[in-house]
Amino acid sequence: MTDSSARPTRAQQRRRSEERILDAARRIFAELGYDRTTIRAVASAAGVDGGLVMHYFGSKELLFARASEVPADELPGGTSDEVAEALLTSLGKRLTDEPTASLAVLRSVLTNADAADRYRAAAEPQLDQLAEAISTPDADLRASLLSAIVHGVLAERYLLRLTGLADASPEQIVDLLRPCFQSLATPRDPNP
Amino acid sequence: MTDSSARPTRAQQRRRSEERILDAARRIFAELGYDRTTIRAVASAAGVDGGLVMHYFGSKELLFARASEVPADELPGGTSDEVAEALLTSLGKRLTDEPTASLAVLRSVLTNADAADRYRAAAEPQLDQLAEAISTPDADLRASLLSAIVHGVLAERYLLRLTGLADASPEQIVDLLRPCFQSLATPRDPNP
DNA sequence: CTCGCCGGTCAACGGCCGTAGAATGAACCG
DNA sequence: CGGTTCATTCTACGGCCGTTGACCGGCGAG
Repeated sequence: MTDSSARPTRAQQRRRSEERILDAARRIFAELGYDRTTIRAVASAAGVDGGLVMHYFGSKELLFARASEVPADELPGGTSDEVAEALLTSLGKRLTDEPTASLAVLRSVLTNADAADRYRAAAEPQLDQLAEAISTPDADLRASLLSAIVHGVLAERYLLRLTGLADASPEQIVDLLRPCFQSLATPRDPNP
Repeated sequence: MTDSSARPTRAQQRRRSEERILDAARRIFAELGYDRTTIRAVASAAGVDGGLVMHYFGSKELLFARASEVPADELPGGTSDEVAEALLTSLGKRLTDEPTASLAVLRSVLTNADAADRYRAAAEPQLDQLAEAISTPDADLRASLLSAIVHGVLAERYLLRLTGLADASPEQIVDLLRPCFQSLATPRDPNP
C-alpha cells in the first residue's frame, strides 16, 4: 500500500529531508571547508531550519562526519602492476566524476584535525592492503607516496585550480602518471 | 650611536615586536590554518595585546598575507634532467628543514580562497619556467603534476601525518620519487 | 625641560555561530 | 475520535571573534 505518488509518509519525509541536508552539507563543506561552513547555511541550502539539522545530526561535528563518509572504493589486490593500474583507473574516475564528496573530505581533512584522524584511520587498512601487494621492505612508504600523489593531483586540480592541471583531460593525466605509479608499485623498472 | 646592548630605540622595539608577531602568526597559521587562528592567540603567543596586531597589520587578512609571504625558492633552468634533480633536492630540503613557513602556506592555501589566488599568481611564473625547461607540448601539465606531487607529499607527511610517510627519511623519499620526476620531466624514458 | 609622537594596553561593541528548548501542527495508532 | 509521536520552526542565550577608539606612559626632538 505504500503508494509512492501519494503524500509521503513521515518516515519518507524524514529520510528525504536528511538526504537533502546531507547533499547540501557535502556541497558546502567541499566548497568552503569545515570552519567556514555554517549550520545555518547548510540548512538554508537544504530548505529547512537550522534547528532541524541539529535535531537530526546532533552537532556540526557529527553532521560533518556523516557528510564526509566515503564508500571506500574497492582496491582489489593482485600483482603490483595490476594494483598500479587499479589506482590509475580509480584516479581517472575521480577526475571525471563530479568530485564533490572527495573534495569535502580532501578540503576538510586538511583543515580539521579530527577529520584528519578519522580519515587516517579509514585509509590505513587500504594502504596496508596496497603495501601488501607491493611487498617490498619499504612498501608502506611506497603506498603512502602513491596516496600522496593521488591527493596532490586532486587538490591541485580542484582546490588550487592550477592552470594546465585544471583543464587537462583525465586520460592525459592518467597516462602521464602511469610510469610514476609503475615505478612506485614495482621494486624495479621492468624492461620487457 | 646605535648601541645595540643599550636600551633599544623605538624603531628597534617596533621592528622587534612586528617580527615576534609574524613569527607567532606563521607558527599558528601553520598549525591551525587561517580560520581557526585568532588574532588574540597570535598576539598572546607574541606576548603583546591583540590591538597591537591590528595597529601594525591592519586586519587579520593582511597579517596573513604578510605571514605567508614566501621567498620563492630558486629554480634554475637547464636540461630537463637537471630540473628534475633540482626539484628533488628542493623537496629534500623542504622535508628536512623546519617546514613552518611552507605549512602555513600549504594549509592556508587549501583553506582560504584569497590565499589560493595569491599563491597561484606567485607560483605561475615558476611553473612557466619549469614548463619551458621540459619543452614538450604538454609541458605545462607535466610541470603542474610535478608541483602536485611535491605538495601532495608535503601535505600527506605534515598535515595528514600518514604513517610510513611521516617517519621516512628525506633521502628515502627523494630516491623513490626520482624515477617519477624523471619520467615527468623528460618526454620518454631514456634507456641508457 | 617640554610637549608631541608613538608603542602599547584596555574595554567595549556588534556580529555571527553553535546549540538548547519551547511551541506548533500534522501524521500516526489504538 | 483522542492522544501521542514526531517533523519542523522560532526564539533566544552565551561565547568567541574581528575590529575600534579611548587612553596611558615613556622616548626623542626642539
